[in-house]
This record gives sequence, structure tokens and C-alpha cells, in this order.
Amino acid sequence: MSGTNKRRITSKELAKLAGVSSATISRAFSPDSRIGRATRERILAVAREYGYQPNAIARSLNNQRSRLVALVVNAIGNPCEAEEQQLLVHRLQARQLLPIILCCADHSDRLQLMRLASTYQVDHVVIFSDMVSMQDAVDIFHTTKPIIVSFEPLENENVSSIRIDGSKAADEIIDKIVRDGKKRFAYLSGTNSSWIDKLRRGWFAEALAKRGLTFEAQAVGDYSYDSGFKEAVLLMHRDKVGAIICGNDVMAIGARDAARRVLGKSTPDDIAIVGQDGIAMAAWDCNDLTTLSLDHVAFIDAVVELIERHDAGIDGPHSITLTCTPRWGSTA
Amino acid sequence: MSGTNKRRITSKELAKLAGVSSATISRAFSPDSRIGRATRERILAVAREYGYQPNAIARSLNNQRSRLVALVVNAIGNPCEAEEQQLLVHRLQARQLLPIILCCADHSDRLQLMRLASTYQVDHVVIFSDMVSMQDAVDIFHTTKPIIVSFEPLENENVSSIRIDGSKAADEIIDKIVRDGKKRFAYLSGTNSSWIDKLRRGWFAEALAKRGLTFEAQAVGDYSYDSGFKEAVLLMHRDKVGAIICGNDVMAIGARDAARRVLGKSTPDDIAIVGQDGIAMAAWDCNDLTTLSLDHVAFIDAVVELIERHDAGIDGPHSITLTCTPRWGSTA
DNA sequence: CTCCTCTGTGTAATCGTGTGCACAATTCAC
DNA sequence: GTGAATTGTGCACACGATTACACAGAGGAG
Repeated sequence: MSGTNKRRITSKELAKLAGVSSATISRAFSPDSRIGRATRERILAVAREYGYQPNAIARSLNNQRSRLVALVVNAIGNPCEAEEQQLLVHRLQARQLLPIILCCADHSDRLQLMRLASTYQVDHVVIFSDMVSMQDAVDIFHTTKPIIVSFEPLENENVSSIRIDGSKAADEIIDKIVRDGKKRFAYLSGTNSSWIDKLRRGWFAEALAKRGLTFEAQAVGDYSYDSGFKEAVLLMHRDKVGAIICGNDVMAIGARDAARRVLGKSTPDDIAIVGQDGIAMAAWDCNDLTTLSLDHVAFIDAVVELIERHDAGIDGPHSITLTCTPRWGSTA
Repeated sequence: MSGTNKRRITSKELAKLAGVSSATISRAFSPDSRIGRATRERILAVAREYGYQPNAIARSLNNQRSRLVALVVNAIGNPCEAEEQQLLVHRLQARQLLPIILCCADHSDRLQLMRLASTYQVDHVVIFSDMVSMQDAVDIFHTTKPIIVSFEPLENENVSSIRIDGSKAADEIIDKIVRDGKKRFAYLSGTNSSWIDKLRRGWFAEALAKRGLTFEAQAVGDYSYDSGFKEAVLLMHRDKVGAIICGNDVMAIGARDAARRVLGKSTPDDIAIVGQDGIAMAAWDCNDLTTLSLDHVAFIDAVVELIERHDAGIDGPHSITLTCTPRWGSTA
């Protein structure tokens, strides 16, 4: 039981020990299969004694079902994704699904990594990263039925997707800032090449347009605190903007710190700063960010629902749309 | 190539298409095996055309080598672990190893989950969580040769471990605070039941004892910002302490916010606050925490080195010790 | 020219489970 | 008491790749 048995015992060996065939061993571990009650109990007892557990690799090969799920993410540490990752991992584990994390900075490495994961016959793929194109995903995981991608607006019959709509929340936030008298707006992107960035900026741009305004300045960071800090200094100093809409909460926190420490400005009077995501840290007392927030639980519920439809074999593409709400803090 | 081939092509089918045997297919994908140059190139071309990739599950079954690594963590979002997780995941992926994340709040669920992962014949296990006892780990993964556990001070021949020594850094920090005139110290634990908490507290307690001092107050949080905030209010209000040593950086940030917002105290003059971990967020301008910090890169280097010794088949237990250094901020 | 080495490929066994089929034993219906 | 339905178990194959062994042919040494 405890101790260092170097090699794991197999079902055939256990069969010999229990005086049955290996088929019967297998049945003892399959909840609904024809097997005598007494036999099963005896087998389970012997199995416990010798520390036997069916080999999931062999089972997967036979089943054509690995119970592995690939999660493609931009980063593990980044708080805006981390909360969702954490929730999803818990939900998967509750379903006896094991998550494999794919996380890569470089683009070609990422594709390579996705190819490697597809080799492991993962049952599902959840793509959190906006750095991978839908076409690449479909090509690489062509065998894993439709894929679940978050955000991307394109239609593709082999992909299930989750759409986010933040236009109403963005409108409310812009409304407040404009009524506070701000006129010059800047948008601070997290990256210049992703559709999610374009999408988010679009919500705010539309809200501004409705009021005859536009973004007077733009900047591009990398979703990090440091980049938020640095770019905000430039935007305030050089472009004299009165409001900065940031691509995520972490950059917004950096921007707020820059306003306070470098330029001695306070929010929301001197400058308005808005984040996006609604991470827990945004609600910390030291931050108290105004942000366009997405309900993470609802988001993950949606992912899990898509996975379940998948498992149930309901085919065709599926799509779920979620709407954002504002979180009002002291920065706008 | 692109498109929705529902079923993945097998090596036997590809063999027929290429006019060779399936053994030759296999050889074409094994870098150093006896095969004609021309044959290999032809096979690889046909494979590309039909989107063939060897099935890693089948290969694992045959090889007795899954190239999967189980990472047991307390939480994914928690910044103090996240940076290390991120680093490790990258390093593993560079070695073509795939990480499976095991993350569970409840204790019995966690053991269940570890049993499930062991079923997948993982090649290595890295335990970041201080919530799992070494004995449980050895019992569950008895087949995975020695396991890698971080921190735990116990000796066990089936486990490789990484030890952390923060006593010297703690001494330097306490020295500074005492010279600043502080007399009443409190320790704010992240959990009351783990050896890592005892270990960390011990470093500071020892440094205090050397100076004839002791912790006058104690509190227990849960490593979260909120718990740091709440407990710090009590410690300052009720116990009138002049310094709080926190179990991690996130609680220290909460404590610092509590001092500033609830009690109107400023650091380090009114109160000294010390964190532990040295996460990136501690260095953000809005936090600027004094903290006992561990070099994450060195830490992960050590983990990877243990994994490599493992792979090389060097058996016996291995142990690596790392020392912490202070990071000086404006909170102590 | 003969023998020997080396290269390239096919055959067949193996890794550990799951499951359709066959068959014996038991139970049930009438 | 006989035929039919049900239950419990074993046999054998499949899942998809790797690899030891065998063998044919090419090339080199003498």
C-alpha cells in the first residue's frame, strides 16, 4: 500500500491475484456493467490492497476519449485571465476532466505547442488567447470537433464561441465622464494586433461618436502595469487628455499610479481612468477602479455549457452572448 | 489539410497511402532510427498532406512515458504562486512536457484529484501546495519515482525537495525595524495549519528572540487581500502593534491599505509592514512593499534541475536549498 | 569471387484496457 | 417440468504506436 513499488500493477496481474479474468477487473471499475455484486467487492478489495488503479492512458486509447482539455492562454499570472482560469479548472475537475495549460509568449511556439497538445487527443479545446487565429485553431484541432473560442466575432461552423457585448456599459461610463466635463479622450490598447482590442475600443468609440466626440489620442501597451504607467505619463503630459480608457484593469492601475505620483493629478477630478475586465483587484481599496466588468462566473458557466453540448454530441456551431456592466469606483 | 476530417488518420492507413509498412511510418518520425533519407522525406510529405501526426496516447502506452507533468497548486490566480507557475510552464513546454494543473480548495477533493492524475501515468509531479502531506504524495504517486515537493523540511527517500532559507533576510529586516524604534510585533499567518507558515514565522521569531523580543500578537488570515485588511485593523486597533509581519505580499498590501484608510497611519513611521514572496506587484509604485523575497527564477531553475536529474535516472533523494533576500520598500 | 558488414524495410509482439460475442448458470413464467 | 429470459464470466480482438528480430540487397575487403 505505502512503499515504493516501482512498477504499477496491471489488470492482468490483478486478475490472476483475484482469480478472475482481466475483463472482469475492467468491469469492476465500470459503474454500470454486468458483474456480480460479490465479485466486484472482492476485486475492489484486492485492488485496494495492491494499489491498483486502471491505467488512464490505455483506457483513453481504447475509448477514443482522453478526458483531457487543452486551455490556450496568454499568461498564467495575468490577473484578468487568472480568475477565469481558476474557475474553469475547478469546474473541469468536478467533471473528472484534466486541464492541460498551453501558455506561450512567442507566436510560432504557440502553434507548435497546440500541435503537440492535439497529438494527445484532447477532448476539448478552450482558447482564451486572442493571439491565435480561428483558422489556425481549426486546422490544428480539426479532429476535436468544434472548438470553443472566446470573443472572436467571426463565424465558423467548426467553432463554438462566446461573444461579449460591452457597448451598453461603455455608453453608461462615457456618459458619466462627459457629464463630468471631460472633453479629450485617449484609448490605451493592450496590443495593437488583436480583434479583442478592436472590439473593446469599438464600444467606447461608438459611445463617443454618439456624443460627437472621438479619441484624440491613442497608445499601445502590453496589458502590464508598467506599460500602463509609462504610456499614461505620455498621454497626460504630451496629449493633455482628460480621460484614459484602458484595455484592461492592470494597465488602468498603472495609469492611475502614474497620474498620482508623476503628475500629481487625482481621479476623477483631474483625470478619469477606466479599466476593463472587472478583476478582483480592481475592487481593492487601494485601487477602487471604475471598470467595464464582465461577470466571470457567467462567463465560465457559458464555457462549461458549450463543453457539455459538445459532450452530448449536439453538433453544429453554438454561440452564447454575454453583456458587461459598469463597476463604479473612484477613478471616473 | 484544412477542413473537417472527423477522424484522425492512423499510421497504418498512412502506411498504405505511402506504400510502406506502419513500422516505417513510425521510424520516419523518430529522429534517430534506421531509415532511408528518401523514404523519410516521402513519408513526411504524405503525412503533411493528410494531416497525420503520431498519436501521443498510443505512444505513451508503448513507451511507458507520457511526457505529462502534474502540478499541484493551491490556486491559479494567487500572484505569489502564479509567477512561478508561469515560469515553470514555459520551461516544461520547452522540453516538450505538458503540464496538468491540479488545483483544489477542499482537501479530500485534492487527494481524489491527485489519484486521478496518477492514473494518467504522469512522468513527474511538482507539488507547490503546502496543503498536501508528503506521505499522501508518496502513497498516491508511488510509481512516479521520487516526487518533487517544495519547502517541506521532512526527509523522505522517495522525495526530492527544495528548501527555502529566509533566516538571514528576516534578521536584516527585523534589525532595521527595531532600530526604527518599533517594539510590539505581530505575525499575520496565511493559514494556521501548514508547515510553511511555521517555517516562515520561525525565521522572524528567531530574529526577534536574538534581540530579546517576541511576537506580542498573532492573527490568521487566508493569504487574501481582504483577510490582510481585516486582521490588520484588529491587530493595530486592539493590540496596538507597531509592526506586522505578513505571511505573504498580498495580505501585506491589504494590511497597508487598512493602516492608511481605516486608521490613518502611514508607513514606515507609524507602523511597519512586511510581506513575503517578492511578487512583481510588491514593486508596483502604489505598493512599494518591504518584503522578504525569493528569486523566482532561481527557484524554478532548481525545480527544473530536479526534473532533469529525474529524467536522467539519477535516483535517491535530492535536495536544493535557496536563500531569500530582503526587498526594501517604503513600508518598513 | 566470396564472405562479411551495413543499411533499409517488413513481420509480429507488446503496452493495458474496454467490450462484443459466446456460453454456462440461474431465475422466471406458465 | 420445460422453455425463455436474465445474469455473470471468459475469450479474443481492437485501440495506435514502438521495437526486437529477421532478412534482402548493397557495398567493401581480401
